[in-house]
Amino acid sequence: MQHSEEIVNKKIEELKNECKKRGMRVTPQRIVIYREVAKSCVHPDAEAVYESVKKELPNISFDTVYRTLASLEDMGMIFRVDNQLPKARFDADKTPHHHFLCVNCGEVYDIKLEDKEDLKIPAHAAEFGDIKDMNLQVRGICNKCKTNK
Amino acid sequence: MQHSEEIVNKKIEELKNECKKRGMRVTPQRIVIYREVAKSCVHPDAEAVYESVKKELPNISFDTVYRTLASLEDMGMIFRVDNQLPKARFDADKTPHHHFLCVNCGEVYDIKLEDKEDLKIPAHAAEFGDIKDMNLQVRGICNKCKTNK
DNA sequence: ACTGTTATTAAGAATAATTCTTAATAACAA
DNA sequence: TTGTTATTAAGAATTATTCTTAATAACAGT
Repeated sequence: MQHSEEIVNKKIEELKNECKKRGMRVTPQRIVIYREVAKSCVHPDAEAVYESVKKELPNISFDTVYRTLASLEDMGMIFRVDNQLPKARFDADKTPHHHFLCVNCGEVYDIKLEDKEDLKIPAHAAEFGDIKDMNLQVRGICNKCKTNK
Repeated sequence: MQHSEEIVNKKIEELKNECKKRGMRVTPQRIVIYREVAKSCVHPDAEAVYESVKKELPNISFDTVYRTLASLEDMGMIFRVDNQLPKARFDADKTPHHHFLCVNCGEVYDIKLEDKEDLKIPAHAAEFGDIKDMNLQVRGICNKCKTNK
């Protein structure tokens, strides 16, 4: 399943504004790469983004995908999902939520929060420096992997 | 600062027991590598472990460090710290705690929890599968990096 | 203690993910 | 339309990690 085109288009407008604000050029590569991450629900890795983007921009290079994902991250338009795997995975959802990581297949699922479940910053966290963000990782075996064993 | 020798020795006994229980051999490499992680407070990466271990076992190979860290992780004796960096970092502390990750220098700090601060599993988390563990990452700029700018 | 079995190791080659280098291209300001 | 310069494609290079192979050593059984 993918996020609706309406929501994705709104996010692309936001990207364009953010680019202009920062003096960055609005290139088709940037738009298409961001759209891939924004519309996907599976927190794709660089390779998955590359494969999808290639359908629209067949000459895209792997380097452009990596470079663009890094710059989108710098802009705060996407986030890297903390995982313990060699491949980085990306998420364009800025609203507070957590992740369920399957230790077997590496799949990442979004955990929606109940109203009262927003995380409190641990009392001792601020002792170490200025906090930028915070997120909770739940690790386990996903339902798909459970049945496939 | 490092963990006290007394605590570390206790952990090494636990490692030996765990090895025997699993039919794994108690080799000097395994002990020394585990001791490095157990006594360190900085969540060392494989390279840091390798450099320290080499002082005691000059012929140790990089591969042995990687292989041993992976097997210690399988045994549940150490954990990989989730980070967004290419180098994996390890932690031998099994008590519940969180991490402050500096996005600038990559340093990892332990966040001790107040008594009432234990994490609740998010209501929707279990929908995705069987939960193994859970941890909170706080990201920001550490004090050291703040002053060095 | 000795011996055989087999897990573990060292060494270095191989791999996988990512980043760098360079010259060409294209966004966009003027 | 043009010039400036950020961005790109291509492919080489790098970095962290894993694999392959033959040698070594832990330890169970004698």
